[in-house]
Amino acid sequence: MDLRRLVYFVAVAEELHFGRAASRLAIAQPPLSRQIAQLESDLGVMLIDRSRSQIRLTQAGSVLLERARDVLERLDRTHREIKRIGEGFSGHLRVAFVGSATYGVLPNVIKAFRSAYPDVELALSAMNNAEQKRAVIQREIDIAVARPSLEDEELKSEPLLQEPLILALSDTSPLLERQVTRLSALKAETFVLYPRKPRPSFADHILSICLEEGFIPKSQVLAQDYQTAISLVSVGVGIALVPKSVSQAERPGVAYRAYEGYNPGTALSLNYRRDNRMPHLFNFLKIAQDVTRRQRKQ
Amino acid sequence: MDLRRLVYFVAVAEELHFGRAASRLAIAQPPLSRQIAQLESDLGVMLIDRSRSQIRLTQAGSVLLERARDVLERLDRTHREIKRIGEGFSGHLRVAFVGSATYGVLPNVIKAFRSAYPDVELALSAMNNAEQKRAVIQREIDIAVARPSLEDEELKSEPLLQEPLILALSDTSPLLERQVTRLSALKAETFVLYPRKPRPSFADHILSICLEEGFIPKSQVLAQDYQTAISLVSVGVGIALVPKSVSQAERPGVAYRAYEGYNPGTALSLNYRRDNRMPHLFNFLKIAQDVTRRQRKQ
DNA sequence: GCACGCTGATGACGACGCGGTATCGAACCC
DNA sequence: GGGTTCGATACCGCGTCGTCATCAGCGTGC
Repeated sequence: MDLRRLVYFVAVAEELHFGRAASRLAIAQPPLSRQIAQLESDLGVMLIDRSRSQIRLTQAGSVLLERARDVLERLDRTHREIKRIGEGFSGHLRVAFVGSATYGVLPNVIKAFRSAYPDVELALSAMNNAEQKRAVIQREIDIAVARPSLEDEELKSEPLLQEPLILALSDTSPLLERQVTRLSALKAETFVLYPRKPRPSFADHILSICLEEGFIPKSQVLAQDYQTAISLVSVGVGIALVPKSVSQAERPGVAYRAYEGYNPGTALSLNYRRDNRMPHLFNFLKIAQDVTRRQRKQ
Repeated sequence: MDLRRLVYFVAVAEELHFGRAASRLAIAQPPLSRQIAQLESDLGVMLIDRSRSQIRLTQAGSVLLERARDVLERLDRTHREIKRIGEGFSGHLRVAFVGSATYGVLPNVIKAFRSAYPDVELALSAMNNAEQKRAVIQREIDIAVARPSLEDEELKSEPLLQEPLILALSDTSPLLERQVTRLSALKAETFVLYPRKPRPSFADHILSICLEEGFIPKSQVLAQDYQTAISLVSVGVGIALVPKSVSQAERPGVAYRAYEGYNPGTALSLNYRRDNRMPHLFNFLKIAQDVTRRQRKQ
């Protein structure tokens, strides 16, 4: 059952006239007659009663008309559906992010993407870098928002945001009285650090900064993430270095201060498989660029 | 979106391997690659991710696979459905019959047709000859079971059953004492007759028999149909000539007797449009022939 | 009542597209 | 790094589609 023949048949069945149907189909009448005859012999069934000058459908023809219309309409809808997916306006996109990305630009990127592509189902999940790397390579996710980035032959990485580090202090700390604090002046303080593994970790990053400033924190406490670190700071356990965006979420008992000294900052990046060509991905990257560019201007 | 390409695509999507899909489709691999590429360019969408040796479906491809399977299955079902209708195993058939046909072979024909073609919806309706003729010509019904037959250029008529006439008497009638009654001996009786129109009517038929026997009933009473006639006979209004099959439905107060004399009988016929080629019709005619042939043997 | 017109079927021909074989190019594997 | 596997490309022959021309049957009208 060729599709062309089905279209032809519907035209004839609707017009009940070969000539008119042919001109509607923008072909001549002979091929139309032949195609219908071919369809009938393929099916082994008469579809059109030609015994009179005014042709009419047989029972089989009537049923086929219904079915054919249904199928053709389904194909048409499918065509549009597929096209929308192919353009990235529909379908789904799986994004994973490190917990600390929830403060800064990421929510704005998500919001912007949602409003630009409301029909794309966004599957968001929090993962640490190691999980992200595994998941993105295994194609379980499409985009990994990592800090600072994922390094792998299979992956590509694009910077999302570069931000300075900032000092988090207890709001009862006497250090608050100074306008500006030199980092090396804090060598005696207790530092809240982060898990060492997997390497290179954010803990390594902090320690390398301290080293650059000429000291190693004597007293160290471990926190799983920034939230926990801030909690520890709020109860007076010690001080912490955090990305500046973390300070956006205010917390009782915690004050933030810029510091003087080496501040390489920290970066958020978008990571994805090199061979991932899905349009949703490129659309997301574009939106992310737009949002960060706009945000940087402000 | 060509149907062949859809089939090809489903094969590739299921095998995830062009070579295997090609051999499953019993074609060579190059044309398959080209058809898939063609489908993709028709839709303007990548359906298959060929970036690795192990190919995989894109989102659009996955959705198309589902939709294509659905459409192909619908077409397959439609094919079978249409074929069954074309062979007369499914669909519907509209039959009209004169009231007096409900006694004789017709119920058996209907039963036989029902059991041979259980999926054909039979639309049965009672009509007099005039209504039948109009309805069958206008294609409102497919078969008219008429008595004796419908005459028209557009119609064909086949005998269904030829049956003798029989005398219906009150069971208190003194006529019952004789073994056989000569029709002409009844010239003084009151005859229950039938509507004169439309001509030629069954009333004319009865009167022509009487005329053949050399008399015209002096006393006549009219009944709309055989049922009414029998009712009138049962209450002693008069006597009636009815088709033999009518006597199958026994009725208190009525007795039946054969008579001596001219008995041309009466015929039931199957009538249909000459140009009606629907298989259901021919199947019905065949069943009717079988049933009457079998019944006649008994 | 016969001729004309309308409508669908049939015949002949050119063009496009499909499938076949041969071959290429890239990725993967040892 | 050479061999193997797999999809893409090049080129060719044939089938099928669409076109024009024409036929055949039915209905209609003067």
